[in-house]
Amino acid sequence: MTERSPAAFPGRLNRSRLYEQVAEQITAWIAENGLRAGDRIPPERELATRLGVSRATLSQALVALEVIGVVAVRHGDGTVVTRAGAARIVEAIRAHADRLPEIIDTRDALETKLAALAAQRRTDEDLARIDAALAGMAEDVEAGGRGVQGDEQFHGAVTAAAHSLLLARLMEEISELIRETRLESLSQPGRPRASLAGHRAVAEAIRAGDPAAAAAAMHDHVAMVSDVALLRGPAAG
Amino acid sequence: MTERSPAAFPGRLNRSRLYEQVAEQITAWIAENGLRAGDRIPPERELATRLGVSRATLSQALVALEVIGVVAVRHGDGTVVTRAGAARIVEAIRAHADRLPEIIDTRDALETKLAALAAQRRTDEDLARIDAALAGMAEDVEAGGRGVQGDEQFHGAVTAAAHSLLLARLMEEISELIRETRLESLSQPGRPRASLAGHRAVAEAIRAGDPAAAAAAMHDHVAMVSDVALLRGPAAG
DNA sequence: TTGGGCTATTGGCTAGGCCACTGATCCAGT
DNA sequence: ACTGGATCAGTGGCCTAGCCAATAGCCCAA
Repeated sequence: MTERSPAAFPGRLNRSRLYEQVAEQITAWIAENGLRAGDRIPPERELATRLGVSRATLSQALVALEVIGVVAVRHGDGTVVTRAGAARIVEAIRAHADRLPEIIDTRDALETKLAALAAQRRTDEDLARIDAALAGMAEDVEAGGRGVQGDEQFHGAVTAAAHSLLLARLMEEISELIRETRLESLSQPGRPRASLAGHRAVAEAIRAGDPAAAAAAMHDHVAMVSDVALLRGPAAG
Repeated sequence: MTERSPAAFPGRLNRSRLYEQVAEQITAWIAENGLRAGDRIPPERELATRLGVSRATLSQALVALEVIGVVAVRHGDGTVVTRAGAARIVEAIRAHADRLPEIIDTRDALETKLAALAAQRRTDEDLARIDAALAGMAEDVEAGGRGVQGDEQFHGAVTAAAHSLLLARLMEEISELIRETRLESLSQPGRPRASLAGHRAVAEAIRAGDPAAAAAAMHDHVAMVSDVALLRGPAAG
């Protein structure tokens, strides 16, 4: 029943809960059988029996899948798939060797627009938060750090300043992927300082309320990260 | 027990599940009591009793809150708050009446980039699919239709031609929201024909392999849709 | 002081059951 | 033939009751 990696000493305990495993099995099952949006999955009682768990646990798994938008549970009718791929695409991209370009493209799309909107909509509080992130990163970089946290705060502050819930949500969606690239990028020698300069350019354009300049500055900034990323994976093809 | 708005005839049924209400009450409780990350919430048995629900339902609510990152449930220890604020974004978007501008912003961000990438990467098959969508929409419009389906196919073909899984996934994420605006937009007199012209401009730029022109054409196209959408919500600031 | 074991507390999960909702079917009345 | 209401099987929603498992604090012996 309970299965545990035996000698997996380093790293935290596996400690996954049953409903998580069940949810994963369900998404896997959906993928294997090629179910599309609108297709029905088996009734709870049958599915619970087949997976060897109680209906309560299965129900937890369905709640989890419902919250992340993979299925819709309809009282008296059944449970249907809403977004077949949703959960797995992020994984798929992570597994993909040359995933960096995709992330760069997406960042460019979202953050360029975010910067332009921020330039139009930022309040004084937004600006203060951006400056604070900038200051924190500067301090960290001066002290020889990589400014990872400040970098993240800066982009978060710009996102907030754009006052677009939808774009913010999409940024959050890919935030985990970005975080990985950020770490690698800022580990390049001299990179934190260059990144900080890029941030300052973006911040000034936002302060001036110039959308085009903000977009251009953010585009350059993302492109710089892109250059760094390309150095790293010549093997990918 | 079950509570229902009595004379709330117009609008859809309330149809919320118990765990959702419970989750909301918990987040509200967290906010009211000013709990910060790391603070503990009452044990399940007590909380269930206090809220008047079974432990199973409470457990579903905690799963939901765990999935969206509000709490962390620790076996044998208790449940602690992780991110006090974050829960409400998706709800907020859905509930927000004037979400149209957000959708426009997001489409502009994603589709402009998609068009540019499509101009760089499109294969002949991609181009054929784009042309087919264009032809289908033209035929429909000539026959007096609104070309809704062709419009959707066109944007789908452009998305595919960009060959970016991540961007495609984000487009899918907002596809439902877009679909609503599309219907309204294409219902405006003369709009289908104008939209078709916009599509043709995008397609030609993609055919020519000119990213900047493709991006500009797509931007104009989205802006045109934006103008239409603005007609509908003069109350929006 | 240290180490091991006990125990209360707390979440994890199961079993079984009843209720509410949905959709299809059937039947009576028009 | 068609409409409308009643019925019924299938499905999810929720509950009660209970045992298992993990954690943390405590006490006691070495």
